[in-house]
Amino acid sequence: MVNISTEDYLKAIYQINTEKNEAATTTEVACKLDISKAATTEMVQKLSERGFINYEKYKGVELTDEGKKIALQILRRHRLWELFLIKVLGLTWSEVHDEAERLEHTTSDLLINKIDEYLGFPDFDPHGSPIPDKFGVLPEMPALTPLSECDTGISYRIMLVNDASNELMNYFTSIGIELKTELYLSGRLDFDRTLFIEINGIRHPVTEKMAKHLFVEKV
Amino acid sequence: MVNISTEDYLKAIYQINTEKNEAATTTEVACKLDISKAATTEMVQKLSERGFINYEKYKGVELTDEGKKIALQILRRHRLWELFLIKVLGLTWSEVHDEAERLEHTTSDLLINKIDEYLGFPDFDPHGSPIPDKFGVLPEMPALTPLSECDTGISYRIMLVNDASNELMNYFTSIGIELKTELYLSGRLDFDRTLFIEINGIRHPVTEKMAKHLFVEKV
DNA sequence: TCCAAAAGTTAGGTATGCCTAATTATTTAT
DNA sequence: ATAAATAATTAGGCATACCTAACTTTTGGA
Repeated sequence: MVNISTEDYLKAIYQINTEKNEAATTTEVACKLDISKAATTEMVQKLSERGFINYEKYKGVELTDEGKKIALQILRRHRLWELFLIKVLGLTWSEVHDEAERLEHTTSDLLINKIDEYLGFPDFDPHGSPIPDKFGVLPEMPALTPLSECDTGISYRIMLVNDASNELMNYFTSIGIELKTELYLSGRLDFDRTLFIEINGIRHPVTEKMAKHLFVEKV
Repeated sequence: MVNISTEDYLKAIYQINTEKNEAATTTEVACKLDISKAATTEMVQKLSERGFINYEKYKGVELTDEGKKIALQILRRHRLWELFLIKVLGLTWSEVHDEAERLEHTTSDLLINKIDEYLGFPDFDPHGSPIPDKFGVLPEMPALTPLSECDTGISYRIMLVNDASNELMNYFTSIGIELKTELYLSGRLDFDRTLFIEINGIRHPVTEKMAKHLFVEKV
């Protein structure tokens, strides 16, 4: 059994908070971290005592300012590492996630600031996610729509790919999906909302679940 | 309390084995890792069961081939990171040790091999220590003498600086000691074996304990 | 050679972070 | 409004990796 760090809890809670725009439930946190709900309850109580989150029995959790600060620090480290590994060391889109997942916990402020500087203080990581600056401030981002909610018969540009599994990233790469890729959304099945997209004139099916990971803007 | 990893135990044992050229005692390991002798005994028993070390009650420990392989992998990661941080990201001699101490545990083979390649498969780290290659093989090294055992009235070149504390590294840097620095060993006190070295014509005292960390060859 | 000091091990205990099973609270559907 | 389903918490337990204190073995000097 590998112990999950405080940082991982705060990161998970931050992500859930951000996606839902409300308190994260015990179940959601447990599910994201792949541990039992009981373990989550226990840790959530401790994190609350330590002042990182606001927790009320049965009401879910939200980050305090202090918790948010730490979560943003971790996102900063994660995203800068991903960009660095791709741009400088030549790793691939599907390789960087797991690597960054480990490095983010063992990188000092000194080092991450050097990496930031080396990269020229970038605003976005290789998946299009915004990189918090050294003060924890996120760059401005345009409002994006998940491809799953888009209208057919229109062209879009991919602006953010939600970092899910290695396998999914590889699949996206294999059909030509990268950041800034333009695609034409040609149709959608009523049956199960499978989408059809065209990239460089080639048609690919995309399941609804996949499409929820692709965030686009109109071309 | 921060848990010490298997990797840290093997690394410590490797270093003691290498320095002494015989089995590491419980006390030495405990001291190096800053834990109790009891905890060391317990862990040493487990590592022995897992086949990483040969351990006999009251007789100290030595690495098995498997244990040695892991220790060399960690040294490889540590030393490549140190070089990378200095050469690519501009960290200083005194900053890299602690950083590498953490990164060495969270770096995949894939990543460390990319770093190795980026650096052009170097043989030595910034302290002059040999870097094991991807198969765990150490490069050839000339036999070096600790400055503490050298004769006075002769010039030497620093070929290896034993990575001790941050503070010591800073002090060395401040008096002009770097890798490949040439110095003239002008004298030694009978009183406490304090040495006097000259670098760029300036004379500095060096305690015997410090001098044990400096390994040199005749110019 | 033998005894005291040093080194090493064993015993017993603690904190952490996970687990499953049982219980309690909340939500949902009729 | 209430029962059933779902969600969350509590209770009790376990493994890990540390600790201190007590005991045993080894070593080194008179």
